[in-house]
Amino acid sequence: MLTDTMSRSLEALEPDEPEHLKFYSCGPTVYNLAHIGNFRTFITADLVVRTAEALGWKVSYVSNITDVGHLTQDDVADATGEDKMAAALRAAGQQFPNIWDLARYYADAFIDDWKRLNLREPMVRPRATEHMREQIQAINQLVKAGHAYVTPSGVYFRLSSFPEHGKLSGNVDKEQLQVGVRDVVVDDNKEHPGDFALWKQDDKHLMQWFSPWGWGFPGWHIECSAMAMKYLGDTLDLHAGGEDLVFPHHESEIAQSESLTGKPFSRHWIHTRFLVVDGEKMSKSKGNFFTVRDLVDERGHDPIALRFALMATPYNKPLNFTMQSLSDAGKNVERFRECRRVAEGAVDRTGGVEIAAELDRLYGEALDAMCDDLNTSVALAKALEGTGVIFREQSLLGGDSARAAVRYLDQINELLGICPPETKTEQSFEAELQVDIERRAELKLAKLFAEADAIRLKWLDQGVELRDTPDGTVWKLVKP
RNA sequence: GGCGGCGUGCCCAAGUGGUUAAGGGGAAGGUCUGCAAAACCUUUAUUCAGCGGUUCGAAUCCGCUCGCCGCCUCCA
Repeated sequence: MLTDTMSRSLEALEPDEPEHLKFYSCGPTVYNLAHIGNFRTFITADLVVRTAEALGWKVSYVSNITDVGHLTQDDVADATGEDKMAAALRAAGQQFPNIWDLARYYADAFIDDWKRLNLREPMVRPRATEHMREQIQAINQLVKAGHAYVTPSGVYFRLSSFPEHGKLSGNVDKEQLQVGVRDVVVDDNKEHPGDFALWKQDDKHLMQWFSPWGWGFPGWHIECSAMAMKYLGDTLDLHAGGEDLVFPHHESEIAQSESLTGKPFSRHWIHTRFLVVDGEKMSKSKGNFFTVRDLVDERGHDPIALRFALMATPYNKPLNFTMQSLSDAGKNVERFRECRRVAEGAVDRTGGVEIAAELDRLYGEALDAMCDDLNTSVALAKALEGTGVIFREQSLLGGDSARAAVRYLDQINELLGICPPETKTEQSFEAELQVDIERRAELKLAKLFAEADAIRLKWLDQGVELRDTPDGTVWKLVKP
């Protein structure tokens, strides 16, 4: 069950082919580092995939990268029409020799952040620049069918040829749109001010391709239509994106694709609500604008904690991100880690209490919550309840229950991506640390506690916390 | 002007007609420990922005008021 943007109600997600989800999620434009709001949307897509997989479905997951700069004013090619990628290149002129390098750099950074947030890899991650032929063909067909017209400044989609335009956003009253707050610059070549560009000609544009309409570049909307249909067919089961894409982007994709095929473009639509920071929209001028790098590399937060914080509120409600919510999430993620240590430490024991049934029940409830319109709040609560069960019985866990606990954590991680197994990387200081741990144990036996505490403090200063447990002293890395 | 959302404890937040209003964080007390840390136990909303209405029964439905927020042709 998902909230469908088209009908504005909760609908069962029914793939055309049973148990095979064809899913397209709109990716970022790579003129800059993606921020945490972008990633909230991509996490939503990730959770759709994970939930479908948990139900045993096959998922054909496509998420694009927009690496073509588009005009700031989509429908006009005048002096103000410098696109964002060109502007970014100008701002970072020394860093990148040309716009292609800039796009490649930010696309790589994006994929890097994507992995750190434990997001599933799509089946294909198509790039707009690598699908020029498909886009030109689509435009050509639209022109031939009379849905688009050629002008000296480019090719426009003829809105009047697609009366259903506006069915997704509810922006059906074209007159009301005209009194919108933002100035819409009118190109005299357009038949109707709402017609949108499929192909633009502009000598100043830094990326140019040859087409039947001369040198130019594609409009913003056509890439998604062309790439989605190439990889997933004429009708998708689900199309996702941020709430700002409802209009005009997805509205235009529908117009293009359905004019082309005469078939519904997507059976379902979901849109992730915006993230706000401290109750306000993120913006660079307010100083509340965060990228993954800002929080993880500079402030030392755990990327998994960031993921947790970004999914704490269901996708269909605005998420209020705060530093407090991030550190709350960090505590929870740490709890999962600790829980895994406890469970893994008990797998060799014999006997013990039975908790597998209760964990199975909780996992089932978490999955149910995800099936109920991706209710991540409830799913996370159920996941956390499971750690309570494991911790409560930790001293009585037998091997069977411990293995059930590990399996539970693995299942929760598959579904929610919040408790990945620790990747044990050998630390350079481990030999030295081991010596100190043994020395400290001797000191403790001799009741020389001041010296023992000094060792613990010494390591804490270096970001290593020592903890005494019934099974001996363990250590973990902490924020310095 | 058009379209849409939200207001639940100190903070985040679930719950959309019916047993005790999930869960997390924080705070307080306790257990364990040489001390820490972690974990565990207990406590922390007779009340859901306000006012009226419908109902045997409302945080949940309806109306009004107040407050906050998003989109409306660059934006996840």
